[in-house]
Amino acid sequence: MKNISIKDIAKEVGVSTTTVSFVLNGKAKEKRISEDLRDRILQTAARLNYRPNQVARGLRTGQTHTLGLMVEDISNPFFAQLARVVEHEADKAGYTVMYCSTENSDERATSLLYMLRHRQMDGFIIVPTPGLKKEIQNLVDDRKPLVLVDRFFPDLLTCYVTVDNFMGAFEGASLLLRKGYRKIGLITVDSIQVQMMERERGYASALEKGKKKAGTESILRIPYDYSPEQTVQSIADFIRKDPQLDGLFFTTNYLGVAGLEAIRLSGIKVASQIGVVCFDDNDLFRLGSPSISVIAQPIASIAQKAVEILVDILNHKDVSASCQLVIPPTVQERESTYRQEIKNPG
Amino acid sequence: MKNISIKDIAKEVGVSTTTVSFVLNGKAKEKRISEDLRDRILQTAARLNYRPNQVARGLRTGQTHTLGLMVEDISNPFFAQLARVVEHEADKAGYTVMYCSTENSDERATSLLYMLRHRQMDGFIIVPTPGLKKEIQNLVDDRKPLVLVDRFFPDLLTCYVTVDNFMGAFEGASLLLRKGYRKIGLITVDSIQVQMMERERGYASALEKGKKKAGTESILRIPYDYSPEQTVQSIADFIRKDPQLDGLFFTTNYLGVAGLEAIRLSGIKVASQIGVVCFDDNDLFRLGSPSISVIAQPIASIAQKAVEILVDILNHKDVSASCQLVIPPTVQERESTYRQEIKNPG
DNA sequence: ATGAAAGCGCTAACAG
DNA sequence: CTGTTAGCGCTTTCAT
Repeated sequence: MKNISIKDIAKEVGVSTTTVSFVLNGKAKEKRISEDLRDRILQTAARLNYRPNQVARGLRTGQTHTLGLMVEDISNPFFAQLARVVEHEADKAGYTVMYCSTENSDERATSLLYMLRHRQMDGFIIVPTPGLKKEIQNLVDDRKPLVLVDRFFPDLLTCYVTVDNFMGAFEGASLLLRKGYRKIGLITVDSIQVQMMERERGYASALEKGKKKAGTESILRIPYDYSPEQTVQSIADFIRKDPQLDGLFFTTNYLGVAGLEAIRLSGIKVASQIGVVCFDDNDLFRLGSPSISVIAQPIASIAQKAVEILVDILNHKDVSASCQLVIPPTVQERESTYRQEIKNPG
Repeated sequence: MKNISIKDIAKEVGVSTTTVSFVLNGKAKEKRISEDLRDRILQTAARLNYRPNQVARGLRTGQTHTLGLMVEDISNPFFAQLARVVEHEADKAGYTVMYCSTENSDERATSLLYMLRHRQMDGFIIVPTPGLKKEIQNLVDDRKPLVLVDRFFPDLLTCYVTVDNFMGAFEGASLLLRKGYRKIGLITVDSIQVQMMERERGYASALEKGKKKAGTESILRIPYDYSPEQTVQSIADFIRKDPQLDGLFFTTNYLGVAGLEAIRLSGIKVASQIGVVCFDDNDLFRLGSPSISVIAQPIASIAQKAVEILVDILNHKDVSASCQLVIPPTVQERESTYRQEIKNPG
């Protein structure tokens, strides 16, 4: 089956490609093409099973109806779910998604961004790597429709959608304190990215507020490029070195998973000996035993909003409009913060 | 910054676009273009930060250097990990990936497949839905490079990469029997797809073999479109209705997760009261308490092989070559099949 | 009411 | 050695 082109239809019906194009693009009325002819063209197109070559159309119109989605790692459940909803919402708006994973490398992100640009994406949804500011700036300067997600650059005027990281971390650390845990450790990524800084600030602020009873800050920063084994090991060391520690707040999904593994290795009991709260939810936290209290991000809302904003920009060509959306997370209190011995929260 | 085209470079250097194109495509030697001119063109291209418009190139050459990846659901960890490796391997071979989720709907899969075709994907990696045979046949007839993954159509000659589903299920059910569980229930998807049929066959074969001590088959088939709540509920009912049941084999990832939730609701203890084995691994099974014995698929190998085969076809234009790869899974024995009082109640 | 023709950016015969 | 030219499939202005 060779590919049917607009020319084949024109030949078959005995008209010019122009007329076929008009009819196929729903401009029959506008161009006052006779109903009879219109129907014949439509029928022939259907019979030959014609489908427009989107590459050719894209070259001609400059619009590919494709959105570029850059996430940190598509195999991370958080980003996978985000991608799923982005795909679904984009589809509803008539767009296809081309996604890629930065693996949190600036070089990789930069080259992927170039790739996406050369493939003429109509718009971008990006989870930026720490050093991607300049490239994002370029995108903005070139008036490319763009929404950042999960994180952003405070001194760069762009649209973004993110969860309230400060509040989430504040609530998470506060939950531990309220449940009677005294010395709360923070396990975070060694990164100056805004979402991580905010989470650290939220944690610190909660400790500050509960000062009278709480111990001092205790923070472990784990390089992003640590292997899972290294991560588990360094968390285990962190726990072992400080017997005072009776609470842990993990700033992210995969650190929490590694943390549970480390705790298990250490032979310590979650909840009774050490309280645990994690940013981001997943099956393990929800169904594990004991279940883990989390600060859950409204992933679907984040994705929906990001697509909605992007499509709005695309439709209104209102590229200059910038909007920032910060969505509150929800606290899911579960077994990992249930300290049976201590009943009085005071 | 307007987009730099080959024409701009030609004008700047004072040559024709042809010469520029030749140089940029590394054909300077072949076309015996002077080194001096070549360098001037290269330098100008670099200075202007020229990048070829891939859409135009795609239209002209008929090659987009893009691979279409259709999975069931990108938010399912199995497919997310698969996608990640596919992306990585494709990148190494100079291809970009456009992925989409079928949500196991034939209509959706069909329309996505059309979309991908019209976007002129160079090749396809597809996890087909049950009724997609005809469309896959079309692809084959049209000599489109194609590799099926995770499942295939027994009576259709295509390349595919899949795990040994029969063997995996056989090993899984056998593990339960070997550990002393007597009446093993099978929780599977209500589907006639080959991978599910094979898993059911493997289960049945294991029971058959251990007949003397094993009870009869007991199978629950859950429709794919059940909500998570419905799934959990029907598994809980299944367990409650048969007090003899002391072992469960789940044929897939998400059924296992739902099953653990159902078991938890039923107040039954995994391992001591009911043995559990699941096809596919994940964080919950690995780190949950008790941990769950699984039949783990070598996801990375599957993805690597699929890309490798596809790229081979693409390079050798050897579209007719068909190859079928069946990779053995590995058995991960964990606490959920250890019949004894559990040590870690959490 | 319909068609001719130009052109999106690129490649590659063919000419010189 | 380098340029002219045609054309990939489509849209759209302008002409009739």
